[in-house]
Amino acid sequence: MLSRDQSVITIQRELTAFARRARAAAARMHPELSLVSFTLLSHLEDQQGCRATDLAAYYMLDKSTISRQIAGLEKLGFVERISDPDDHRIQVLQLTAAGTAKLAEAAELRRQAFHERLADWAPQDLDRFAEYLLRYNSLAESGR
Amino acid sequence: MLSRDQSVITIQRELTAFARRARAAAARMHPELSLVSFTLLSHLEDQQGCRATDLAAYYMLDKSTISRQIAGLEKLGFVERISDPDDHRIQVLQLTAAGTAKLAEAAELRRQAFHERLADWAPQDLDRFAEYLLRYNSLAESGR
DNA sequence: TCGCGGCGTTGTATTCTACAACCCACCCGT
DNA sequence: ACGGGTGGGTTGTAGAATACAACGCCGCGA
Repeated sequence: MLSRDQSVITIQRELTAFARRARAAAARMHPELSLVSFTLLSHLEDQQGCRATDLAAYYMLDKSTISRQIAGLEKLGFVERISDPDDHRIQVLQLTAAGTAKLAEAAELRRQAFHERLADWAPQDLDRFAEYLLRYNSLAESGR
Repeated sequence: MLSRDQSVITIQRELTAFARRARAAAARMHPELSLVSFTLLSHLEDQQGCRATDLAAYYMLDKSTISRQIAGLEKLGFVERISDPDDHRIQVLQLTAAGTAKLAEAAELRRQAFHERLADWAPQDLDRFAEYLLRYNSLAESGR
C-alpha cells in the first residue's frame, strides 16, 4: 500500500490531469455546449432553476461571466428568465424544453464515453469510485 | 450498492464538477502559475524533459498553444530549451532550477489543500481512491 | 425619504485557445 | 543527390472565456 502522503499526491496529480483535459474533451464530444455551458445547464436542471448569483458562487465565476454565458444560452433558446414578481431585482433562470433536450443529448454522449472507459471495471469498484468522488466533492463544497 | 449505470453517472457528474472548479481554484492557490502552466511543469518534471508535441498530445492542446505557453514559461525562467544534437527539429524542454523551485512551491500549496480535504479519510480509502484515479486516467490516455 | 446593499449588465483588457499558413530539418525513394 | 513527404515548431488571426470595475435598478431599513 502507498503511504498516506503518496496517496494524496497521486490523487492530486490525477485529478488535476483529468481537469486539464476535461475542457477539450467536452469540446470534442459536444461542440455546441462548452464545459461551462453544460455544467450551468446541469445545475439549473438539478436545482429546478436558480439565480445567476447562485451559479457564480457555486462555480467560482464572476457574475459578469455568468451574465454573458446565460445571455448566450438564452439566445440559443436553452434558458429562460423569469422575473420574480415579489422582488424585481431577481431573475429566476430556468431550462426551456429545448434546453432540457439539449442537455439530455450532451449528457448521453458523456455518459456513453464514460461507460466505454469504465467498461471493464468491476461493479464494486465503480461503486466505490463513485462514493469516493462524492465524498471528496462534498468536502470541497462546504469548505473553502 | 448503486447500479452500474448510477455509478457511472455519478462518476461523470462528480469528475465534471471537479474539473469545472479546478481552474479557479488553481488561480486562487497560486496566481503566478495557471492550471495549465502548473500541469506543464509537472509533466516536465515527471518525464525529465520532453518535446512540445508530447505535451500537446498528452493534454489535448494545440501545438500553437503549447508553443506560446512554453514561451511564457521560458521568459519567466522556469523552462529551458535544449536542441537535440541528432535532430535539429527537436527541442527538449527541461525545467530550470527556478522552475523546479516554483513548481515545488505550487505543488506544496496544492498538496496542503488536498491533505486538508482528505484529512479524515482512512489510509485504505485514500489508497483505493488513488488507484482508481490512476486506472481511470490511464484508460483515458491510451484510448481516444 | 434617503442611502445602503444586493442583483444584474455593460465596458474594457487580458488570457487561452484553435485553426491555418508557414519555415526548417530530416527521411526516403527514385 | 534531389524532390516530395513528414514531423516539429512558430506566427498570424480570430474567437471565446474570464476578471475587474463602473454603472443602473430595485428593495429595505433607519
